This record gives sequence, C-alpha cells and structure tokens, in this order.
Amino acid sequence: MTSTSAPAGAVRQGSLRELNLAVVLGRIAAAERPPSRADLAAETGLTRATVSAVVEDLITGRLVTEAEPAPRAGAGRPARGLVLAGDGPAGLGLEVNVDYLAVCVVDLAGQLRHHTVHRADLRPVSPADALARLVELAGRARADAAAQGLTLAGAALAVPGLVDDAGVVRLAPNLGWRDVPVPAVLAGHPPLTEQVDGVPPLVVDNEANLAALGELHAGPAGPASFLHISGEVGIGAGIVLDGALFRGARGWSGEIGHIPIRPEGRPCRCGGRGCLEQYAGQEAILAAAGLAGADLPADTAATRLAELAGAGAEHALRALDEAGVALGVAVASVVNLLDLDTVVLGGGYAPLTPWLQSPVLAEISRRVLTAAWSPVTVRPATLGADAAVLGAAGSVVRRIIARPAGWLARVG
Amino acid sequence: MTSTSAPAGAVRQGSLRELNLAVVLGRIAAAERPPSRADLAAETGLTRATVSAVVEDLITGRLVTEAEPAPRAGAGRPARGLVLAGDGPAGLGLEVNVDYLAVCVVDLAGQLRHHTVHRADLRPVSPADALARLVELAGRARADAAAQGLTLAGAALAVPGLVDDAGVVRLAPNLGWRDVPVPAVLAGHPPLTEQVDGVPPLVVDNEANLAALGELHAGPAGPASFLHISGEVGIGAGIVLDGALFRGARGWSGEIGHIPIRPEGRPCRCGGRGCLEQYAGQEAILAAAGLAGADLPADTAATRLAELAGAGAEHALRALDEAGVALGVAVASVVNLLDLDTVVLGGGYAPLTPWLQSPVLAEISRRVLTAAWSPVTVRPATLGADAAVLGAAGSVVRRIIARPAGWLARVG
DNA sequence: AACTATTTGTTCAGCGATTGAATTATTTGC
DNA sequence: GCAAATAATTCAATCGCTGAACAAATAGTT
Repeated sequence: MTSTSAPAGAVRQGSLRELNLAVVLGRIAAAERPPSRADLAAETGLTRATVSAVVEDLITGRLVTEAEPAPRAGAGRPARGLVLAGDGPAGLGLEVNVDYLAVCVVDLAGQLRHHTVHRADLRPVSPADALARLVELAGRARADAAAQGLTLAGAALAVPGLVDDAGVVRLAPNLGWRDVPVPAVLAGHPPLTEQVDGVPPLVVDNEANLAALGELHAGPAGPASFLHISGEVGIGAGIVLDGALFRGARGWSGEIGHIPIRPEGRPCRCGGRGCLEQYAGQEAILAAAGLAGADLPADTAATRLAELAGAGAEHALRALDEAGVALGVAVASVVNLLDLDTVVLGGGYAPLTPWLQSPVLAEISRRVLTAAWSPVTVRPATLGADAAVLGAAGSVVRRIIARPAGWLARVG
Repeated sequence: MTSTSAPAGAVRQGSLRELNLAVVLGRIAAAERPPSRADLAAETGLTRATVSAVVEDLITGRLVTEAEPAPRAGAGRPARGLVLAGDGPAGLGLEVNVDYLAVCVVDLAGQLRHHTVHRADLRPVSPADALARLVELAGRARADAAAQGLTLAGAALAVPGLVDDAGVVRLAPNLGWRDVPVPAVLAGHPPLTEQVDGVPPLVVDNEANLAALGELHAGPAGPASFLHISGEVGIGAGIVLDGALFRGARGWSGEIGHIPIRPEGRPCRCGGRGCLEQYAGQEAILAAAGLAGADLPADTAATRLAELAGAGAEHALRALDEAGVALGVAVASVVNLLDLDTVVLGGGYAPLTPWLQSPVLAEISRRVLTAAWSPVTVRPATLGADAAVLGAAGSVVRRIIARPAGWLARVG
C-alpha cells in the first residue's frame, strides 16, 4: 500500500517567516479596504507584534506601502492602512494571437500601467519573426515601466495552442505553429531571458488558461471555482478550482472544443467527429447565420453577429440558439463532472451572451441532476479580448503575492 | 481587483512541529522500505536531531514503531527501520448499498483487520432500519478491533448517492433514499457518534468518491491523477487530482453517468436525454446482451456477462463493444477537459475490462487531440467490489497520517 | 484645557523548535 | 584488535513567535 498524499517539503525554521509573509500579504491583497496591522493580527490570529515585524519586511521590500485613507475613524490612535505598493515589482504580459500581438504591464496592485496592441495577420509570418516583433514591443514596454519606477519581475506569454512544460508550443492550429521552442527562439533577446531567482523569466501558457486567470483576478470577488470558456475560432476553456488554475496532468486541460456533442456528427480537423467546435465554433456560427466566407477579422465577427441579433435578424438568432444548445450540452457534461457553480462566457462569446445564455441554462437544468439544488450561473466575462494578456501579466504579480519571500531575497 | 488565492491560516510557532510531524509520517507511509531516521533527514532536509525528536513523538503516540528488517546492510552502526504502527489507531469503513451492507476495519499500515459483508436486498428496507442493522455490524467490528488492540479513530460511510456537507443523503435513486439525515438517524447509537477532537466521528460520502480513494491507496505506486469509474446500475466516477480527491464546489462531482452521449437519444430518469447511463449502465448492457429481466443480483450480473463473453457469446460481445464505445465517448470528454493520464475501470466494469478496454481506447485516441503525445492508460481496478468500504476505512487513517498532531493531542 | 477611555503600534524578555557540531553507539573490513 | 563508517543522541546557539507592558495618538467628557 502506497501513499500518494504528497508530503510537501519539510518546514524549516525560516519557512515560518516565509509562510507568514505570504499570509499577511495575501490578506492585504484580498482586502476590500486597506487593513491596519491590528486588523491583520485579528484576522490571522498572529500577534500584533508579529504582524508589525512581517509588515516591516514587506514595506522595506517595496511590496506594501502605507495608504492615506485611514481604515477606521473613531476613538483611539488612528490606524495606518496598508496597500499593495504601486511602485514595486510588476508583471509583463505578452500575447501572440491570430491577428494581433499584445503587450501589457500590470503592477502589484493590479493596475494596468502599459498596454500595446499591434494588429496584424500573423498566419503568414514565421514563428521566429512573430516573436521578434513581440520582443520589440516588449522592449518598449520595459522602458515605459522603468520610466514609471517599476521593476519587471517576470513575463508570461499567451498563445492559442498547446504548450508543454518546457515552453514549447506543440500545436497552435489557427496560428499554424507546430513544435515551436519559444524559449530557444527568444534565447538571443536579453530583455526576456535573464534568469532570476531560479524562476524562468518567461512562462509560456495556453491563452484560455491565462484568460481564465485574468477573469479570476478581475472578476467579482465571488466564486473561486468556475469554467471560463474562450470562444474563438477554436474553443478553449480554463478551469479554476478553489481559486487555482487546474492544468491537468500535463498542462493540457480545457480542450472543451473537442468534447463530442454528436458522436457521429460532422468530422472535425482533430480527426474526431461531432466535436463541439463544429457546432459552436466561430466558423460554424457564421456559416449557420449565412455569413460564411465573409472573412471578417476574428474580433469583429462576434460584434457583427451581436449587431445582427440585436436587430432581430432571424438567421442570426437561429444560429446563436443552435450554438447555445450545443454549448449547453458540453457545459452540462462539465458541470456533471466537476460540479462547478459558475460558467463564464469569454472571448468571442462575451458579447453574444444575451443570446447564448438561455439555451445554455436550459440544457444545464435539463441534464444536470444537481442543478435543482445548486443553481449554475452563466455570465459574460468582465474582461474583453484583453483577458489573456492581462491574465498573463497578472499571473506574474500573483506569483509574487503567493510567495513574497523569493522577491524579498532578490531585492535584498 | 480581488485576490482569491486563499491565504491559509497563519503559521504559529507550534504549527512548525505540527507540520513536520505530518511530513515525516507521510514519508514513512510513502516509503517502499522502512526508512531510518537518517534516511528521513536526508529526504526532508531536516537535521537528524529534528527527525529524531519528531520520530520520538510519533512513537510515543503509537503511530510509528521500529521494524526489524534493517533498511541497510554494510559498514557502520545499523539503522533502525521505521514503519507505521499496526496497533495504534484504525479506521472503520461502512457501506450501505443496494444489495449488501459492509463493514471493515483498516489499521494505520493499511492492513485489513476486520471485514464483514451482509447480503440483503435493502431496497424494501427503510433507511432507519438499514442503518440500525449497519450499526449492529459496526458494534461487532468495534469489539473485534478492541480485541486486537486497535483504537478506532473515526468512521466513514459510503452510500450510492448524493451526499451534502452535513451528511444528509439528498438522493440515492437505486436505494430509494431521499433526504435521509444520516447523522440524525444515528444520533441514538453511541458507537458512531462520540465527538472527538472536533472531527465528526462519522463522515458520509459518495460511494464512487470513496472507491476512488480506495484505489488511490491500494493501487500501484504510480499515478496521482486518474478517473475511477464505478459501473453499477448507475455510473459514478471519482476524480483524483494530484493525489487528492476532487469533490467539486458542493461535493457533487463525478456524475459521469449523466454526461450526454447522444443529445437527443434515449430518455433518462434524470430528465435528460442520451445520458451515458442509458448506453453503458448495467441494465443497458444486460438488455443489449439479451439478459434483460433476468433480475440478477448486482454483483453477479457483471461476472455472468464476463462468463458469456469469455465463452464467445456473440450477443454479449456486441453488447460490451457498444457499451465500450459509449463509455469511450464520455471518457474522451473527460480526458479532453482534465488531461488525465489514467482511467480506472472499477465496480462492475472491472471484470469486463478485457472487452471494454479496446473500444474505450479507440474512442480516446480518435477524439483526444493530445492522446498522440501523452498516451492514456485504461486499466481495471485492483480492488473489487470492496473498493468503497476499504476506501472509507482508508480515508480515516489517511486523515490521521495527513495530520497526526490531532491524534497525538487526543492520545496525550 | 485637562483628563479619561480607547485603539494602534512598538519594545522586550521568554519560550518553543530547529540547527549544527560534538559525542556516543554499533557494525564492517583490514 | 583497531580503524573506518554510519546511526542516533546530546547540547548550546539561534531564529521567530508570544504575551504583556508601554508609548502614541485621537475622541469624548468635564
């Protein structure tokens, strides 16, 4: 009999402070209003003495600053509110997509400090050239960040495809990439390849995963577990369980687009038959709405459809309803399996939510046994097409918040 | 912007020892051979001094004993091997199912120390009566455990249905239970209701979940993430991610039986249409094999089918192949979504694996985009019909191994 | 204006747990 | 029989948290 309950690394003397730094910083990040040291002590159960010591470390490490608006007014010495520092580390978000490149910088407090989108059809461009263009944008972003007193603590790149542990893009069908070793291609470009603190300076991840992370951090304070569906040409999903992204055994989770909806239905380019993508993918919806071959840029297709549906165009409405039913069948599978209470429609689906929501909900309530007791919410994403870049940059700063000791050791 | 990266409770001074007790005990439990204190120090990074102190606590708390077979032979003072104690705390496993009651006791080392199965059709029996019979069996198990020098540290009950946080069985269709508040019903029965250490003495959980846990602990040392499918009258699944059971937002994950396979196919008693259960459930297979109405006890149905198929009976073979295809379509959905590398066929499916395996694998390789790079293993469960009870008892002792401080405080 | 109540944040001795080096224990190989 | 090797224990030192006392700063009261 073998246990698999992974016994995490041992807890050394110093880990204590390391863990409490993370706990206190996490509370400051999660708080609605700037908390005082006394508030933090009450919340965490640590003594005020300990919290003061921990906070001092965080302040000298430029992760936290004292904010003006005092958290409390009344008798007694006024409290000093603590907030995440806006002038410390920041995250660099990058994205390569079918028809644009994007770069952004997000500071520790979650504020967007730089944002560039470069529109261009990247399908005819070689991976090396596309990445070279991206590096140029990244260089400008870095300069802009430095001018604002920010230090980039790392970068994350979103791509619309399957990425392995080493950062190799194994397959990005809509981009035409196959086995592109991103870190190796970028090896000659210093701004993205300094090795710091054992953490690779650049993390490459699936667009749908990072968009889900963006939604997690940007969305309403609410649910910690949800399915975020990115409806583009392909359909990807990011699964957030208890506030953490679930990546699967090899990082290839969320391929909702190839869930079989009709086992012997339309053939799919994945080799299967009846995949969701063939019924609720962008091309399928456009074809059903009679807009096939219009060859719209990916992002305008969704808004065009929304306009038509809003104007009451019969064929658009029918196309969206059919897509919603197909999507609902797949979502019902997911909810039956994972018991999630929230489904977020993102990417191209976001503007179409008014028409997709009710068929999706109908299929859920029809097919999910537990839906009667625990209603499922279907809502549009709060971030638009920028979710993936923002999520990429956010993932960098979130990593620092989750483990501040690493950053503090680096700063000294 | 709100963080949801749950900042766990603060780490107090005493948590240090608490955590290291868990780390060291976890290593002892996971080791192939009894490790020495020196081995543990090397593995965990703690000093030998600390490990000695921690181990002493574990030994006086009857969680660990020194084993004879020395872990090493060579020059130098011989090491003393450490193993989980066989005479300390033990877990009581309970199960109510359609046609039997089961009770077992498993010690800390995972050895089965008591096992009773009481066959009876429980559908006509009221929940209160069924539970009363179970309590009687539990009382005998407790006496037997005491006679062997064991102390029961808790109990877990497996039921074939949906259970909420409070231990209420909301719905167990095949048993005919609805909203049965198990803890309240058992309130008058002392052996299962002593409150100890803040932990409720009895945990009620879904049978498929506990069977998956049983398989996790009993199976090969290997995979930490897998899908365990319990094919009975209904089809349930337990999802193990990174060595931990995933329960979903409300504990109702794993309803794989109601994944839609043919969206407008056969009506299901859940109200939906084309659910997997209608194509790969026990009744569906029996009907397709021409054995409908034979009214076999649940456990013999599978062996009967296996006999027929083994003898080459045409109709049985065809029925199993069709069920395998249906199952494969559902499993393909799951693998696309969660990127699991292992699927375990349990319950009634276990003896049928030789015939189910190849159609399931065929559908996976046909429909899962990443299957080409990361092959998926489909294998039978190593535990038979006892998986759920054993998993229930195992979950009790595993909880102690994961957090030994609670037990030690209780022992004094 | 002085005083009290109240709350925040800091200081400091004390303590528990880990650390690292030295010590003791026990066996193999020469 | 002795040296080398490995295991386990002992003990002073250190690190970080605790708890209580103390200083700081404000609102309300007389």
